[in-house]
Amino acid sequence: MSLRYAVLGILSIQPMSGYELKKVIDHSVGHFWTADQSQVYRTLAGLVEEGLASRRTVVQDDRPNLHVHNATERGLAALDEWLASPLRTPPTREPFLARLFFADRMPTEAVRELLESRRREVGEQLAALEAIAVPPADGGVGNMLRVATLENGIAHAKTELDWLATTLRRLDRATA
Amino acid sequence: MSLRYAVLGILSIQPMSGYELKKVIDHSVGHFWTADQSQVYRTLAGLVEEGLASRRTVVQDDRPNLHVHNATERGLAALDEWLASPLRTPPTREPFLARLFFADRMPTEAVRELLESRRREVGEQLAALEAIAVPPADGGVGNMLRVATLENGIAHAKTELDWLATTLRRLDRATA
DNA sequence: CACCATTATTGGACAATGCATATATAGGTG
DNA sequence: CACCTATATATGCATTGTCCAATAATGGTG
Repeated sequence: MSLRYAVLGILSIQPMSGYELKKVIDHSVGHFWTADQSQVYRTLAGLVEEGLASRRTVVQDDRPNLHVHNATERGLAALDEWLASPLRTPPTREPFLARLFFADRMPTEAVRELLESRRREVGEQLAALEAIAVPPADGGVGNMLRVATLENGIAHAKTELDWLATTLRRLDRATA
Repeated sequence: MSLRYAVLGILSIQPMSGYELKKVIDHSVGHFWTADQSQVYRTLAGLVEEGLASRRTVVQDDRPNLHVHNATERGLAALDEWLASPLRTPPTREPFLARLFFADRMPTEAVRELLESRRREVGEQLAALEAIAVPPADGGVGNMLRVATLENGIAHAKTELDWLATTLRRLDRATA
């Protein structure tokens, strides 16, 4: 549901093609929202159909044509409406915790391996987040907020790593 | 996908009806996995169809009949297989961050309200998690792991609250 | 007595997403 | 020349899950 608005939000900053949009999503909002390529195109098609975005074909003779999409007046209005609408957070889904909850059916070594593999995964995520270039602070609210979303991801990754370390320690103690 | 196995996991501990299962899910694994009532029944039906669970009808004359579900041998085997299978974490979806990312389209007061409303929400979540009774430590690995999943939620909630406090402070500074 | 909640299960409609695949062209590599 | 990668868009299909409503019996509240 939020993808529509994330797309609209990006288009409000800069008009672009589906192909380009997919890349921007991966690199700039990818840490809190992702989308499949087909989903990006479908979302764009939906926005155009509802008059929230317009499309303009740019003919390229060396490559397939570009469909550059632009947020319309109504699109921007819809975006603002969404921003002001009450926040309702969907329930958390944590497959890793779901597994851990029943993990004592496995030998302790396997439980340890589960925790270790999670540690590797989160470690990589953290590294990826920290590698994202932080734009120079320009004192603007927009800039600050975008940096904050990044730091949110970093903070949670660190929390997860801390928790993993503690849990691994407890596992050692429980099986000593 | 994990719901199948969460259900199987619960049934492996204790056989129960769909109605009961829904309540157990809400209270014991609800902090990392939730399911709609209809989804619970559909999942049970699917498990029975695949021979991973069996159902036994308990006739009740004062109420509708109960369908008590039990994990079968094959069900337990499937559960163990899932536990040992490689972990692949689905991408994060954070509608709140998606909103915050574009929130500078709104007046500062609205941004502050967005952060405050998130703070209230996470505060309530944290209170709910802390209210869940921690079973007395029995030295077992299973017990320790289940407490750990709870503490995972608590740790992340606290991290979120810290981050919110920092972000609100920055917002004040940026708009002073 | 009307209404509502609780217990208990089931089914239809439908939105969101992902995976696979198709189409078309250009440029680079072995 | 065969193959792969990048550019660029699009469609079909399956899965997962939510919302809504139906069915059915009982017990409590105003």
